Amino acid sequence: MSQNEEQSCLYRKVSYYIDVDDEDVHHLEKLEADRATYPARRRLRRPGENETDLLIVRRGWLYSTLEVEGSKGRHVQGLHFSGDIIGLAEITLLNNHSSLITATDVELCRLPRESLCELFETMPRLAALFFAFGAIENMILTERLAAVARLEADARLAHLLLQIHSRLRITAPGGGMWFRMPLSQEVIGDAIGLTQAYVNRTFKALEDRELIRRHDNGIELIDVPGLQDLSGFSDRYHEIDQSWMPAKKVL
Amino acid sequence: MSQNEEQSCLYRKVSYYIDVDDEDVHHLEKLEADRATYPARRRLRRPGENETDLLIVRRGWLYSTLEVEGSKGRHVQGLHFSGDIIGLAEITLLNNHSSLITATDVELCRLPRESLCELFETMPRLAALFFAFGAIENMILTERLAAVARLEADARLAHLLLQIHSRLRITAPGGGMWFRMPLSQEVIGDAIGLTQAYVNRTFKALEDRELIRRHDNGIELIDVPGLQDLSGFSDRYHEIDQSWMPAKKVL
DNA sequence: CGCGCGATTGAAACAACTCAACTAGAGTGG
DNA sequence: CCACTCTAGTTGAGTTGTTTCAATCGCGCG
Repeated sequence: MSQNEEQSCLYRKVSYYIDVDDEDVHHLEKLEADRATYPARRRLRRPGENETDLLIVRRGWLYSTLEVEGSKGRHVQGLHFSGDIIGLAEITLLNNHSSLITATDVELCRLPRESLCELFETMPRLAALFFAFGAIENMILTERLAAVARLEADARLAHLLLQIHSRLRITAPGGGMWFRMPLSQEVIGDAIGLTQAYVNRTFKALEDRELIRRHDNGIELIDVPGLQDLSGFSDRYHEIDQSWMPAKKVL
Repeated sequence: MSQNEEQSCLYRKVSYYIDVDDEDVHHLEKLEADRATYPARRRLRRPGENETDLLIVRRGWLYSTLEVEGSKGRHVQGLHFSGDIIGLAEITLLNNHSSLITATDVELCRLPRESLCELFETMPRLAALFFAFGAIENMILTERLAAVARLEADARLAHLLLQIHSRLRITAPGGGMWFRMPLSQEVIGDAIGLTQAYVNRTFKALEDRELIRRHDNGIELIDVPGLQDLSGFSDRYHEIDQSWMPAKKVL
């Protein structure tokens, strides 16, 4: 534990998963040194830019989009909350190919690529954890892909809501069944492959069935078992196997 | 270079991306030590099992599936070819939750989790490369998600075919426009979110438009620009940025 | 030869889309 | 404090892409 607990959301996330000692805490704080805030509804990155440093979300929501040529519109490929690391998937690219957009006011920490190099060379345990974060992102994508490919609209939306709720609880544990939802129906549709109009109808259908309720710019999950039953969602981000990770240094 | 080049497909893949020296080659060969072959159409892993070691594909095709509850059927979440590393995404799980099925006869190398630990502790450069492989897998998923969420059947299928062709060329460079396709239409449908019957119609439609041709149990890409135009696919797996990776040791 | 699996094709049903009009609410300026 | 604007959400009617279900075909294999 450290008195800086509430200052570092990466710490909150890391400590959610593994035991951290004071030395780790020290490293984590260094990684979150370069901070900045941005207002809502700003495009922070565009395709083709050379901005490929990692970003750690301290506060707020962002989403990244991919323009889909050969058809109308775009696709929302990822949602990013407090504690998330943005850019792991694009680390192999010279230029990023997606856009990054703030949904709310956000606070971000820039993590230069060189820091990642340092991580691998001198902190294998934390490097392995970053590797694990990449793997978790992968699982999230895999689940969304299965949901979009195989579920109907109501189940897809239910899946998304459960996934968001589950992910939010990692850095804000103990919260209730309500969460703020700063994404427009259009953005939600772009994330799960529906049109805005149909997202609306589907929200209404879930409300009519008393599975969720919408109020105060957010979503309240009323019947979680019902939503799970509908969507087949089960929570897999809440525990990770550390057996393969380099051990903590023995004193 | 090494005289073992043709013996190690992980080497082929790694050397496709980064410069490897003799020491690296030595390590890679050790990783591929534990080999085994399996016949086609075998389920090698099931959900809930404790088989979570990494597998490196030396030869053949496999695919992994996720049972989608709350609805009919399953989803094919990934295709695995020669040179691929299976299991990176599930490294954080105590039990795997997907099935792994051979599409053809395959030859695999088992890579125990402990080796991964060793990789992080003593070979940061290779560890970073494994990290990069995870990131590439992530990009592949992201693209498939965008395709499934936003494209129509013909474009989705075109996207899948281009993606497969592009990935196959990494370990089998210089090949032509034809490749063997050992997946049934049902499996293809499960991968891109279509029914078997509609996959068939869509294949026919692509053939009628002279974009592809089907023969000899495989696919020939006739009009690649046309397919790219239709699907918006562009190849992003063929170059990786190494600037953030630990440097080779200086002699 | 006959079995069985996968591919092909047809017809009817339906989920989701398109397009368009309308409403609600939040913010702005006079 | 009201009128104006703008964005996001709501709703309806008609259309279409995809599914469903079923029947048929083709082919490799025992």
